[in-house]
Amino acid sequence: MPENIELEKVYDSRAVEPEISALWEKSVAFRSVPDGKSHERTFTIVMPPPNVTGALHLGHALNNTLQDILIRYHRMRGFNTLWQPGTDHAGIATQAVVERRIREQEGKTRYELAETPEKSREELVRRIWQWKDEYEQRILNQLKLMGCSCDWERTRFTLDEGLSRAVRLMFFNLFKDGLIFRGKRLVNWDTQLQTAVSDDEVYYETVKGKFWHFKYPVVRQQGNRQQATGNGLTALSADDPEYVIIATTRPETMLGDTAVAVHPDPQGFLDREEKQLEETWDRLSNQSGKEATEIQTKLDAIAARRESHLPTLIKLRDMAHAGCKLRLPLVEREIPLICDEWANPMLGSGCVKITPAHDPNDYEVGLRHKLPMINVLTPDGKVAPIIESDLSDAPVKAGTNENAHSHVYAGLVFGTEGRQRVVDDMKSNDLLAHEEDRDIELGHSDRSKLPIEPFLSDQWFLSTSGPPKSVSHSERSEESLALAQSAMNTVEDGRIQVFPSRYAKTYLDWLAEKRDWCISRQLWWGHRIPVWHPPRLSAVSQEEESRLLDAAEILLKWEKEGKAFSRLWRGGEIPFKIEIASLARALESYWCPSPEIEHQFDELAREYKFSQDPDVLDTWFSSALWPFSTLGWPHDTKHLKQYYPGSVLCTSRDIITNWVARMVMFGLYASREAPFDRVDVPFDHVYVHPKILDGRGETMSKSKGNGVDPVDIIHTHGADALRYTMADLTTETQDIRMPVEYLCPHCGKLTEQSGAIKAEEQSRKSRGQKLERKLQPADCTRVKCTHKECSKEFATQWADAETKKQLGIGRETSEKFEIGRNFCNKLWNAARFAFMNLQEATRQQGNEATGSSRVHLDAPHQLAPEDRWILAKLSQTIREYHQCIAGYQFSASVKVLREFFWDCLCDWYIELTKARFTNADDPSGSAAKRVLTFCLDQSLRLWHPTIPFITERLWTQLNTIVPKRGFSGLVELKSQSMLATTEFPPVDGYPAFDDPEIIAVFGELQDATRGVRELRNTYNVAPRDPVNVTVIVPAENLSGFQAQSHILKHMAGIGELNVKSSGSRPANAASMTINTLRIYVHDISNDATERTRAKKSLEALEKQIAGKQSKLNNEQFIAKADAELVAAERERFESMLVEQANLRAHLAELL
RNA sequence: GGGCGAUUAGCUCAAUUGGUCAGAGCGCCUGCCUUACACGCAGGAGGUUACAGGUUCGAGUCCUGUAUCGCCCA
Repeated sequence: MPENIELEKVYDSRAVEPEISALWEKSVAFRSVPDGKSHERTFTIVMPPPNVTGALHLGHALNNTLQDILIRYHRMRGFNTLWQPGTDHAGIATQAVVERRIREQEGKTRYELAETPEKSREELVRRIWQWKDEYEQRILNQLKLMGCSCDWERTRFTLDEGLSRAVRLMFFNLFKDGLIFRGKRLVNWDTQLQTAVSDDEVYYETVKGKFWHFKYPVVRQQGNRQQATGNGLTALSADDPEYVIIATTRPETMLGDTAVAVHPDPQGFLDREEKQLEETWDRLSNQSGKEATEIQTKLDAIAARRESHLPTLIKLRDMAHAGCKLRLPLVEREIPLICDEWANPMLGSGCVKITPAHDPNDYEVGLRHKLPMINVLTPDGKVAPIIESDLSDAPVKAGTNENAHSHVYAGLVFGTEGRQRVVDDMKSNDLLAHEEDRDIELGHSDRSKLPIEPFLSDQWFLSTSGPPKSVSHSERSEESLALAQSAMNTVEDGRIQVFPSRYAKTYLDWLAEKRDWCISRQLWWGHRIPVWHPPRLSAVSQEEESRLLDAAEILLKWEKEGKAFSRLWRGGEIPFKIEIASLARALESYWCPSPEIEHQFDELAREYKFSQDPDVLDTWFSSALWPFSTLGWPHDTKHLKQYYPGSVLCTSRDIITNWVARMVMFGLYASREAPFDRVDVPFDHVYVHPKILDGRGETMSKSKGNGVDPVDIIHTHGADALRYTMADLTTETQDIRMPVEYLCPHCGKLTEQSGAIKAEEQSRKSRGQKLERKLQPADCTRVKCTHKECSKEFATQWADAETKKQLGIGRETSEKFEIGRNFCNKLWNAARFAFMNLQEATRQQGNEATGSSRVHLDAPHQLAPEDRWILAKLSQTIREYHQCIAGYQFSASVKVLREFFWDCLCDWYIELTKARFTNADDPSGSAAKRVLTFCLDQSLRLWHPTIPFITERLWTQLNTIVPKRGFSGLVELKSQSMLATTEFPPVDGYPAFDDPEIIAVFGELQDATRGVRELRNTYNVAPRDPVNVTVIVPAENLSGFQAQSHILKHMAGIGELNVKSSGSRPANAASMTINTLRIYVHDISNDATERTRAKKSLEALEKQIAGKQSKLNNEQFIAKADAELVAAERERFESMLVEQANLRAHLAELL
């Protein structure tokens, strides 16, 4: 950079950022180099890997800005640092977007991509890799544009070979230890994607539906009755009801009904409900309010029920006890009437149909009563031919044990055709009692937007509470296998600290449930579950069977050597591991090979036609390994040694459970073995930052499509402005609401995004389109500029390439980033001012002279008061900043630095030094330059972690103009050519500069200055016109004030300044009393105005005095409050009295 | 239903363990293109800290209840 070129007048981020990025890249300053430094001097952050579903939004910008601040701060403090970057494959989310695109563009499902299912799978995966390559690139580029100082050479992806190997090994170890088992669970099934989706991928929406009331005939067979009496139960009588009526919103599921339930104590239930309502009534203060009406309505309903339903329900309850059976219509299956508390006597008929395989509540009932679970849904959302299975039987599969009656329905679309057909048939059989309209809360898949079907299927689970007793497991201790408990301990005993601390509760509460973790996903994109099973013996020829026995022998040998482990095929609900007693049993099992014999096993599997489990692992499985798999685990690498455990994990609160807890469980589990040398947590701190919300208060997310691209902000405001604003908004308790606007590419004006969405909703309605859900930004692909004179359309980021080209892109932005941009400009210009003056000095005195420390300083007292003041402020600021960062208080950290730089350095110090610079005779000018240079140097260092680009750029310039800085003899500064690796200001600040006295004195001068300014403004004195001022100071302060009065004179635009210990009001002077000072600004006011003003001030002051006096007269206060506080209050009171006397004297002059 | 949090200036948010007159940014009003910066400077207006009780010498802060909103879990 040419050294004498003046900086541009306005900071241009677009010119500076690429240049600085190149500088960093060239220097490889962010590369991690293990040097054996202790854990205390090593600082590691593993980036929560953004997923490759889409580009980053502002939530990621926040997350990564904060991480970068921390990593840069520690790097400058001399820590050995590693910021480990990478991306995550995000199984379901990524597969869903790619599948959706294929469907939209080619009209194909994932099964139709090639001739065979296996080839289709390969093809889909190939296409997702393409998607991944594109987005990974884009994401990494976004991070780089934001200035993230990651070790880019170590970038990882969760499906990388090394990380996949880590997954295989982890799975094997857990399998070996008996923690992984197979079980049956009711899952949320997405019939389009044909996979289970997690609870948090389901959203609920109210839809219009119906309540159908069906009649199920009671079976009246003689045999049945006798059997019942034979068991000692009451015989059924002739007046028993002929039908039991049940109500359902989902008639098609009745094909899978295996019972009807009635409450075991309907009378007791109603009594309890009534009592509770009456108690609430009694507690109610206003017994005529809205709430009271509601209670009354409920009480009435209970009374009505007693009459209309109770007798029948009691009778049905007795019938249930007697073993009564019902005939399930259409399928003609006998099902029991059972007693269960799930049946609510207040709802419907009081009886409820039980479909264990299709409803979570019914499932629980099914488990309690050991009911058969009949699956009537095919994975692709059709009615299945019915088979009956129960929990003791392994995979639920359609196709065997078919019921002839179900054939009519098989193949119909479940919720629509199937439903219609069932209702029609019930009607024609005269079994439909009646139907009513009803609003239903229906779960929808966030991925496909279709209704979720509860679906009973086989899944792999990880036990977090340790292996069950029935399992013989490895030599590991019980404690080490209780994953959840060990993870809880780390937070409870402080090995992991959570910031803010309240989030520790979220973590602990979730882990305390010790739920089994379902780790299988019916997807094609991800780590395929490393489990195989041999062909079923029943399905192979005799010849093949004898061949398979050879395979079995090899398997058993491997097991003996600890290279492969098995679980029995029909594992069922309870996990267990058996001693292999025979070759046949080896062939009836699932096998998990150690990665060590991966290739041999593959060969064996191929040769003997073993099938690999088709499912993939939950993405969080590989994410949970991220803190050490990225460091090379299971290999014993230098990186793993030095950088594990990480220092802090920065994340937002919604994944404390999904991710943080699992990382801790896996970290502890894995570190019990080599290559680790001790059991360790994956990170010392967990810092939970706020979430970025859109204009409607909803979390920004990739799948919602309400994300704002940080690159848009970088484009309009600059990366530093983005970062500054992010840090500034990061407080401890509040989420960040970020309404955005589109920047019109035609006229450059802004159009509100929420307005654009409303307009689009209106337009769709007027076109007669029905809105199922409220629109998201992603639904607006083209937007019309709201400024009348423009009114042109432009494309949003969601539009296709053609539209974008045609209309131009409206980037998203928010005025909030102006905070950051404005600051950057201020910093830039303050530096520009400094450089101009320092450069002038260089020119006059020659490079050599300025290049060294000319001012030798033994003590700060040799400096002017303002010099001492700004240095004292600087020292204080440095300490405060360190404290903020240590407590993850980012907003406060920005505030502290901003106050120093803008309010102290710019508004006061630089303004003051102008006088010293312009006066060539002033010998203090060179000291001022040195102080200013020092402050600028320190400010750039302090600001660098937050706004790295601009500070790095200015640093280069500073180095050119004043290569050597500091005060020889007092404070020596070490600096590097690159700011990013330059020493950070010390944790304790600069004690040599600390000076509480000067801070107090300067504060008084500031008050006086503000007083004069206020008077000038009140009386409309033009800023350029000098005023003459008299200041009356107490005699004891006179000389001190006089020595510093140049500050007041210069800062308040004073022509003539008289400082006296006594004197009366000059003619027509406006006046003001500040503490012990009285200020007169000559010739701008008159007596009447002054009288009014003075009276008003006196009144206000006396009010305060009265308050203070009563406080000090209060004996309790004197006795109980801190002595220091009382003294301070007294002092304050005294000074108020002085001020009062002052003001009174002044008023007397005016009378 | 359980848990966590929020409610402070027109808006977005601060206020360290209870302790001066509750602060900042944006916006607003007045005046300034003062040779670093109008992305700026000087000054100003604006708050019964959601509501009702309580503890305390003293409450935005602690406790109880009410209202509204948000998030997490079931």
